[in-house]
Amino acid sequence: MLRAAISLADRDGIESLSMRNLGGKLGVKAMSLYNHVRNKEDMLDGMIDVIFSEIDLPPSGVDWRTAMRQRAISAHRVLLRHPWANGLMESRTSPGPANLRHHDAVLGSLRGAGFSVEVAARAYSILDSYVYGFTLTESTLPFSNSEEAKEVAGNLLEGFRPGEYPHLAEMAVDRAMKPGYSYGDEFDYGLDLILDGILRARSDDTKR
Amino acid sequence: MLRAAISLADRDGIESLSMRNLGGKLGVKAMSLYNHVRNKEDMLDGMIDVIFSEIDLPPSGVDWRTAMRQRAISAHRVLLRHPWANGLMESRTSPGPANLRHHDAVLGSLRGAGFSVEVAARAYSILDSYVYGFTLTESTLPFSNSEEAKEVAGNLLEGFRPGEYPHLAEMAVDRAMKPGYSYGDEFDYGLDLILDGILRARSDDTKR
DNA sequence: ACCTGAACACCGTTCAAGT
DNA sequence: ACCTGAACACCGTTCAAGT
Repeated sequence: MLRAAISLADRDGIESLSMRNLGGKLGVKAMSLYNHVRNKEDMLDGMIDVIFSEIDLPPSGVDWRTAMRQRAISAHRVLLRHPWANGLMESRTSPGPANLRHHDAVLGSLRGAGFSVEVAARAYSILDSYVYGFTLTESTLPFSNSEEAKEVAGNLLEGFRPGEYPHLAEMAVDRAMKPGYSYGDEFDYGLDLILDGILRARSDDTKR
Repeated sequence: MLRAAISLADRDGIESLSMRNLGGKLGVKAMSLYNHVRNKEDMLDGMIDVIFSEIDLPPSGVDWRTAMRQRAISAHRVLLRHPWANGLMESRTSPGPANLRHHDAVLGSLRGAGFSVEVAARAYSILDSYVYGFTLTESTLPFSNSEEAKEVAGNLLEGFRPGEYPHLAEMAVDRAMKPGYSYGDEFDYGLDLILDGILRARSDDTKR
């Protein structure tokens, strides 16, 4: 049932995931679903925990930077596959086992690499903020490839008075509308910049 | 009308902002609202543009780092005031004038400080990802001060088998439950780490 | 130019009744 | 243990009719 709900949300968006709708997909009336979950909120809790289980845990046996990098890339990929989940991942009042397990493993990976509790917490917070924020923008952007960007940006630019938004125009022409441009490709750049920062924060901390 | 809709969303959450509800607050039936907006989506477009107008533009006459820092802090504060807006800021297919103006000013501030188009775009993307992602977690966290954290974390910990999530437990006891702890206070730390990274990226770029 | 009643096609959820 | 019809209190939106 959670599986069916997730694939429905993936295909049609979270706004068309209704109990009646989901019942229809499962060949059952909406009210039957209440035999399996307390209410819709409860069902969302379950769905989010499945999403957490899809994200790779940080691998062991590699340095912390590689482990954090791989985990962030995996989280990014999973969230792109389930964009509706993005805003819900950290808002569960009753987090499920996969959620807890995931957070415990990431913190454990950092602590095991010699991070203090304080710096581990901060590093995790920055990394996750970046992953969630980047993916949020990426998956709600009104275009996803340079073709669509050209279309959208072109229409916008036509409506501008000349020189009204010069820097936006420059950005559109020089980057977004260039063939082969994809906003998603920029993910790694920011991730590495942040990992560099964390490396530095860690040295400062252990030297102290 | 946009004002009324915003204050309703601020108070009761976006999920209780209905046309009937908003009509009620304005002493009018729901259908009357359609004389002022095409539909609810159109109204949300307008609301988001008001939110953009509340964020300070990067100040001029200061170095880029101070300007970016102040702008990010202002955006963070505004998004905390209107948490429902967070996920909608970058998803408007038809961005309003305040939205365009804001993005143009930020890019202009960076370009004026000597950033290349490429590095300006990346810097802006990382900063905004961080602001949106951090605020998303912050405002959906099931607790906001150390008292509530103690409550929530305490309840969670009781449900664990001993040693099941050791690093989560450590984090809860050593940080979240400590008096005076507030997740929101961590915002500046990550912001400065990212600004350091951008400073370094900029030097590499101009040296090239 | 603005407002409204009636209507349509939807929601989540409860409850008593069925197998 | 699971399913369902009927019902309740809601949605967004259209449209013809009113001032």
